[in-house]
Amino acid sequence: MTVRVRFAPSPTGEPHIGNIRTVVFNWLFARQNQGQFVLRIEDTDRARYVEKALRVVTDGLRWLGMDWDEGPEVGGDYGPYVQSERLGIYKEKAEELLAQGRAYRCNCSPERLEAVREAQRARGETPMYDGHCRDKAPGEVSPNEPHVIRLMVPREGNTVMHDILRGDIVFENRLLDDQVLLKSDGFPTYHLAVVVDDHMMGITHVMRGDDWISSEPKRLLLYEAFGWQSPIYAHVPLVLGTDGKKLGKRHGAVSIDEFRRQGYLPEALFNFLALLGWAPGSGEEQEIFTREELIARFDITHINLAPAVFSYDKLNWINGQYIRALSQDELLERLIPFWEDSGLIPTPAPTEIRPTLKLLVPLVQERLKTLRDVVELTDFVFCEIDTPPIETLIGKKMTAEQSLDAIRRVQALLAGLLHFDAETMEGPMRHLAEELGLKAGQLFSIVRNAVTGKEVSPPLFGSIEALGREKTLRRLEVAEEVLVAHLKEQQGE
RNA sequence: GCCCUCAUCGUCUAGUCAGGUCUAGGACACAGGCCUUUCAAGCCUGGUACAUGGGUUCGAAUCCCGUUGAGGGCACCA
Repeated sequence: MTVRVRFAPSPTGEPHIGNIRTVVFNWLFARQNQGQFVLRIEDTDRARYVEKALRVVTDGLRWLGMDWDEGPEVGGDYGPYVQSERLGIYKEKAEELLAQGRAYRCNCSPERLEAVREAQRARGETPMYDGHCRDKAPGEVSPNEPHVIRLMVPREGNTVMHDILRGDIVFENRLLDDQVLLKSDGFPTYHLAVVVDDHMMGITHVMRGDDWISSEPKRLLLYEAFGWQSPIYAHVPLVLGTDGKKLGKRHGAVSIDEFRRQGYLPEALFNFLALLGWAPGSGEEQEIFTREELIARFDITHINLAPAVFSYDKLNWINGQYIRALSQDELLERLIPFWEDSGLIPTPAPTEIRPTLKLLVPLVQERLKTLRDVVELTDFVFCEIDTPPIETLIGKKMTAEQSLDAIRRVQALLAGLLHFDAETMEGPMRHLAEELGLKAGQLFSIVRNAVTGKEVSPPLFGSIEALGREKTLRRLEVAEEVLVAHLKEQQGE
């Protein structure tokens, strides 16, 4: 049996990262079994339809490196893969059930249904359809008046769902609603559409969030009514935010595109998601896995059943690991869009600026948690810095005079350097510190503040090299002026 | 309210199905240290967990029952 799984999002907005984690499981399962991964769009809710949502989904999947074998943009033998293009099929299937007496027409108004539910809630009962139209004669509700088609759920007996992770789950039929199958606008509900499509598209395994467990018996009853075999189920736990609630916007980034914009590498995010609720087990202590390793080692039966909290800390760490593993050339290419988007450099990056960027890459590589961090780390190279406050220009355990002298000596040293590069300046700079009776840190700290305007920066000499001689000397001059002004003020007092 | 699911460090998890090798292992985060021009990175060290009460058993994180807690569902939403 060829494994066929699907991801069936509804185009109602940006795909949620928690759902994407479940997609990762599906995709890995398909790939490790040489099966097919199908993308199907469940756009049966016209009220919530968002036009651009499909593109957001396909872009996101592609960015994460999850390709689909059938679906929008790629086609396939079981199409169409968009439910709104399959309306005729659902109608026909619903009518089949009608003819068999397994479904019935219902013309109850939304107002009446709401009133019924309200009364049930008031009595502390589970709100559900009261079966008002269930016993009407077949012709009593005309096909020509506004109505829905409901499934006639048995009032007795149990429906059992077998889940490969949880075993058998038993539901009492009497607690099940007479589910609407076809809405009055002619669109199917999720329940009808998903059963019809999963069957007709030959889906063998359904892996999805456990929020679908409670409604699965309704669909199982549908499979039974149609005389079809249901797929194999695996309900995986939901992803929670740090407060233990279902992951949402207030927890931080939740859509794939947000993660991209924040500077996460797709391969790092993919690695992280695969490990959210799943682990290789058997004492395995590896955390970083290539896509191929994940495909080979993923085990659907080892999915942890407890809901997992999305940890941005762990994601940051994994992202840092991947960034450090990149070649410098590769990292440069990935960094350029972030420099561009920040406005630090023009878009597209001019070729004359590339040597500078290339110089910065090794300086930032082990300091980045996300690609976007490069902006804050290197902005001093591209824009003017604020005049450094006097406190930052006086070294630890140093007087203003000593600091001024040090700055002037550094100016002279750098101005006279034959080659203006980190390697050339390091030796002489260390010598200078010694000569002045300073610890290296004392001297470098005031130079760092003068040149980068920051207390904390990438390695000093590399930063100076990237900045260039002219700008460096100019900034040292400014520092000199600040110190001179300070001394004058002191003497005046 | 009713129904379903779940329960190991703060977090992700290994171990649970085939009870002893678990005074519970790893990772992230945190704390301390080393390295060091700052910050990182790297290395070393440390603290922190089997929700709870009963069983079963020579022996339970592992099996059973209750309790508690958490999550989810109860639409002409998916």
